[in-house]
Amino acid sequence: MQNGFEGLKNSLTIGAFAQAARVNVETIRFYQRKGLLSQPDKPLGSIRRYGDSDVARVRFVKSAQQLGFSLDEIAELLRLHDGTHCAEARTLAEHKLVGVRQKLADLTRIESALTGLVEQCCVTTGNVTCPLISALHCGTAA
Amino acid sequence: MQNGFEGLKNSLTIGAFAQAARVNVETIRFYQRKGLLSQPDKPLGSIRRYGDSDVARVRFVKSAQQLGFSLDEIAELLRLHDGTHCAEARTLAEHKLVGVRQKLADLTRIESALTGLVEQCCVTTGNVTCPLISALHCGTAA
DNA sequence: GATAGGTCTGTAGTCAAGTACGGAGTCAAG
DNA sequence: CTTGACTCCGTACTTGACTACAGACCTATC
Repeated sequence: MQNGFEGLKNSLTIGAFAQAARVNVETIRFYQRKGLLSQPDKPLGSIRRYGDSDVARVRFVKSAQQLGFSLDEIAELLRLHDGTHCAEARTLAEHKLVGVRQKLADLTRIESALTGLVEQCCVTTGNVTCPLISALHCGTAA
Repeated sequence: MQNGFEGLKNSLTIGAFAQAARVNVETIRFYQRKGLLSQPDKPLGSIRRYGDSDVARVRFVKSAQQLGFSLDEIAELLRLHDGTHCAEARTLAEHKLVGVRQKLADLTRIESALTGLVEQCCVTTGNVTCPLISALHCGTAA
């Protein structure tokens, strides 16, 4: 619909694709079943090929997972990106943004708590309010 | 060893504790089995009681999970906090800090990508480099 | 043209993180 | 001193996210 030159770029077999994305082949198939990744239609009784954008998509999934997003949430993010319905996407993005900012705040608190721990490690003795635990206290109400 | 007044504070039964920490009772027991939470010894053939610090600990676990830490990693963080071995803790904290900062960077990129999406939603047409996916691109090499 | 190695499809197994449940014990109220 | 709600302990089930495998099919190489 949009790129007639895909034959040139989509040159990876599923094995090479998986390797490039640093995941298992089975993971690719799993993501396809989950709808996170579409199955390119295979050229007439042959083998499917994949391209760089597929690799990027998988890497996005893995990175987002590291940040605590579930596959379902990531699917939403990707649907956003695939931009089917604009108004809906916008609402969704705004919604996600709230969660992301919450995470940012929590992580920032953890970061300074850890920094604090590293710095004043061994200095304090039997303090009741640990910086690490109190770091997440504010994010706790909700 | 450190606080003779705990009887006053550790007043929660496991049910009340779970409610306060907004988790299932079974989750508490599960965390105890995993060593994330210690079982207070029960006063002579009776029932165990829990206090505010236990609640804080569980909330910390849940919040850290939201940020993509596994229970094993959280156990490490908590061991840090419990401060058994100082030099070791410091090293561990420094190590964690690297991961946390990586996450912060990734999240920040996602945040601005989402903000961008919300703002210029509908404006772009068929752009190849989606801000959302490219947001995590840099965090990808490792 | 056979054979080794990768693909395809479906189904089954694994691991982390819970969640549920059965049966015995405890406790507070009536 | 019994009844109902809760605790304790162990074991079993569930869910999310893979991971492995069986058996049939392509395909490049000798």
